Amino acid sequence: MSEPVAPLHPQDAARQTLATQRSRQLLDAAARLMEREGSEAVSMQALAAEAGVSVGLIYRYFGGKDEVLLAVITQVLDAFATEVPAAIDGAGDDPVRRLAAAFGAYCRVIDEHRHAAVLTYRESKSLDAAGRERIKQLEVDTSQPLRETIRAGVAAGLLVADDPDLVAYNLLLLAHSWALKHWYFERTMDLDTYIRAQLALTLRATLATDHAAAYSDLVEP
Amino acid sequence: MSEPVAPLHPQDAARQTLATQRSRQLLDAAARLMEREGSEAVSMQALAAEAGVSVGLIYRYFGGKDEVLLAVITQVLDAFATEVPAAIDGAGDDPVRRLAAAFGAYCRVIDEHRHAAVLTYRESKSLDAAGRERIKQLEVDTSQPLRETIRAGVAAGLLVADDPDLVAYNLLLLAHSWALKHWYFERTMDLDTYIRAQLALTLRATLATDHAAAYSDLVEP
Amino acid sequence: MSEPVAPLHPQDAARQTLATQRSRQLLDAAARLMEREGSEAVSMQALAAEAGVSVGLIYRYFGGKDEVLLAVITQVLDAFATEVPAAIDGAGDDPVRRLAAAFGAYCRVIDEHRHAAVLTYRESKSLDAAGRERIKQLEVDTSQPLRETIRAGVAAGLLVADDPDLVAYNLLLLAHSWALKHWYFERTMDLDTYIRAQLALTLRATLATDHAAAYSDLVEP
Amino acid sequence: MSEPVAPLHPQDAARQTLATQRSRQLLDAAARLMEREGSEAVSMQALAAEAGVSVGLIYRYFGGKDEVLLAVITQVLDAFATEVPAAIDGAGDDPVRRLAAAFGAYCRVIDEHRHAAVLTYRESKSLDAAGRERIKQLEVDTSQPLRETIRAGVAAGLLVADDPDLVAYNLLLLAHSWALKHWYFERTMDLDTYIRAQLALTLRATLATDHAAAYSDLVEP
DNA sequence: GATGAATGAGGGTTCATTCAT
DNA sequence: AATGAATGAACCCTCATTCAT
Repeated sequence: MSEPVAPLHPQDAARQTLATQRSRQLLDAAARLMEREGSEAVSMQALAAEAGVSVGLIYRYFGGKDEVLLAVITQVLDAFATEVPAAIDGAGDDPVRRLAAAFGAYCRVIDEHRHAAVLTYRESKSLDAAGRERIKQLEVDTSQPLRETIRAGVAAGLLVADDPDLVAYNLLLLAHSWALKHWYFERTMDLDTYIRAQLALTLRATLATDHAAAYSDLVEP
Repeated sequence: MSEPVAPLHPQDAARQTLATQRSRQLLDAAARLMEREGSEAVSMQALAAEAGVSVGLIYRYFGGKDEVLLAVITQVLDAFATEVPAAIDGAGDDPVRRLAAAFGAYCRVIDEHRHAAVLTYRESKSLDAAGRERIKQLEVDTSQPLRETIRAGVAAGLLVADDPDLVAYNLLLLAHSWALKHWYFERTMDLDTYIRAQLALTLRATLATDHAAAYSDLVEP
Repeated sequence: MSEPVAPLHPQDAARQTLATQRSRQLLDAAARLMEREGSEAVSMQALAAEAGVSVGLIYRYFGGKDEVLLAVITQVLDAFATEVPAAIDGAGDDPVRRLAAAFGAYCRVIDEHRHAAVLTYRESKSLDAAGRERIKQLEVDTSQPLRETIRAGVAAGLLVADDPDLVAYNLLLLAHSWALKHWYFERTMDLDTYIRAQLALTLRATLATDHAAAYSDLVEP
Repeated sequence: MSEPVAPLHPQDAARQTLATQRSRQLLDAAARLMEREGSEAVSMQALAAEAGVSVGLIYRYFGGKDEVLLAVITQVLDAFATEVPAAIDGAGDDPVRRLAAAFGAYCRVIDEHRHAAVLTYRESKSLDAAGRERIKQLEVDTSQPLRETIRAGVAAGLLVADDPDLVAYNLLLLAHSWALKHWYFERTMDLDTYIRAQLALTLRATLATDHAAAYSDLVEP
């Protein structure tokens, strides 16, 4: 998460760079592989082949398969941590507009990492208890911006929600669902339609009656 | 569907009984195993050990691992097919009340088969394309009662929904989420709270303004 | 081989009869099974199903799978022991005609037990050393009539053969080959053609020049 | 067939060499195993143990058990394709001498791969339909040189045969029989005796009367 | 005598991981 | 740093054999 401190030796810097490059190379390969063959096709040998490196090399940069998987998942969660706040900040001051931007960003990140996103729901064999806990924690962290935006909306009297955290978590679930149930939704919608429709439903459930009119562009079909 | 007529040979009846018992025994064992070790620990050997039978025996009652998995999943979907219509029928004529009953039934079935429900999201490896398609189809079928109830509500002017099917599918997703994200929700709610809260949100999003008051017991906390 | 002596008790006779019936029933089933599914498809359960009895029952009449296989093979060899001498005896006094009859009978027996005949060449897993030795011995015994007929022909000056036993064994091999290489021969011949052609070749190699003319009906195409 | 050109990368050459070595090592092990335990003892684990490698390694060099079996069999058939034409070419212009050389070469190849040769008669279970067909085709191809030599003899008026192809196929069968019935023949002959005796019989059946004298060295004992 | 449910060793195969080079 | 050949535990599945009924 935090930037590494300035390295003591230039060698270390070089090594660090290489490690970062390699990680990215492998993670990209994993993404491509999952995209092409499905998320269950990621064997270490297949990953090595896809990345154009040897199997042994993967073990120089990752402790094992679970670490690779953890990294793939973390990558998505990191994308959330980056993109969602950015989207919120770029959306002005209105909490409702910020919420809309946040949900859209969420869904877009999911869409870009659709297969990786599914991984969280099937880490299975790999990933020990510690890894699982870490992912869960990260995932909850991930919903923090949504949560705060909704609370801000409630505080401003724009939104009404008995349990703002539930609303936030639901939005996160709906974003995930775009990946999990893509086979279903793709029959009738594209991503933008999905985002609009789901956001509209959530806003209908939460917009304060007095202010609803101001957001009819978000709620009307 | 119809009750079998009295069997000509008592032997056949006994065999049928045994087969049913064994199926249940194995499916129960699978459930326990998934409960205890996670849903990925269902290897045929582990299942045999858990059920207290030999590996070979499983193959007398199931064609292979896919069939076991399919049966576990089908069990849940069958429970839906039984319980949800029953709940709806027992809920009177009001579409909104029927919807509430349906969603509650959904969630309760999920809760009773929490680990099996998760399976749908991770079968991939063992199930072939045909099996996967069948499950997807069954899952969609499963949401039919919800869909119809919502449409009835819309037709009656009680509900407003641009895309009733999306609302229905969302409810199904939220029911599934009780299993998928149980680690999260259990921190703050029990099943009944979950059902009430989610239902309230959905109703807030869909109840026609004119009739909302009639269902304040469902929408208020 | 030898007829059982008169049983002391009528029960024994009945038991004996039943045992014989069951054996035949099972062996017939094995033959049908091999005919229909190939000779490698004979599992004990498949055999039981085909015979319409339980698996356990097979073990009452046979010590195990190897005994069943042994019996199937022995059945063929017994057919040789019955049919070939009969054919020879029915063919008059001329050793050459007797030889022709013998070879024809051989081939016909093989043809009737084509799949069982192949078994001898693939007894594999089952059949211990003792069983294998017994089969080999029976097979050699089986060629005795051929051997004797050829020797008689040589003694009578009708046939010329440096190694009569080799000629006899070759004929046996050619008879077997009708089963072993049926996929090849069936492209171009039926059984009678095969018998005529192979016999003609062998006679051309062995008929004494002086007497060849007398058997032109066997040698000419 | 042709020598590979100098590889661009020494690594590739080394890898190729290793692959070849491993293949040979495994195929040799298979041969030894079949020699010692019978051709049915070739399980993948037994093969690995015999070759002194791990099970997994076999799968680096062969796609599965069928491929191993196919390779063992193909090895024999390849030996035919190499040795028989060579023997024919080295035997001068006389079709009968060429035939003698061909049959001798056949039998010698069989003798060197006795246990592998038997495999063709028992593969069934492991080989799929495609593999079986391929082997049959290869086997028929294998008899082509014999067939052509005999036809040349017939064309030259040296041999008389109503069905040259049958004569050729019979010779192939007799060569195989040296392996199939080795337990029988070894009691009374060695390989050379076998070759001479079988060849003499076939020639007696096919040599044109006018030219028989010229080949008395092949026909007389 | 007869049944068939139950067993479990053994077979083919995969793949995360290691280590000599 | 990098390779990839090699390993072997674990998986799914089959089938000869047993034994309680």
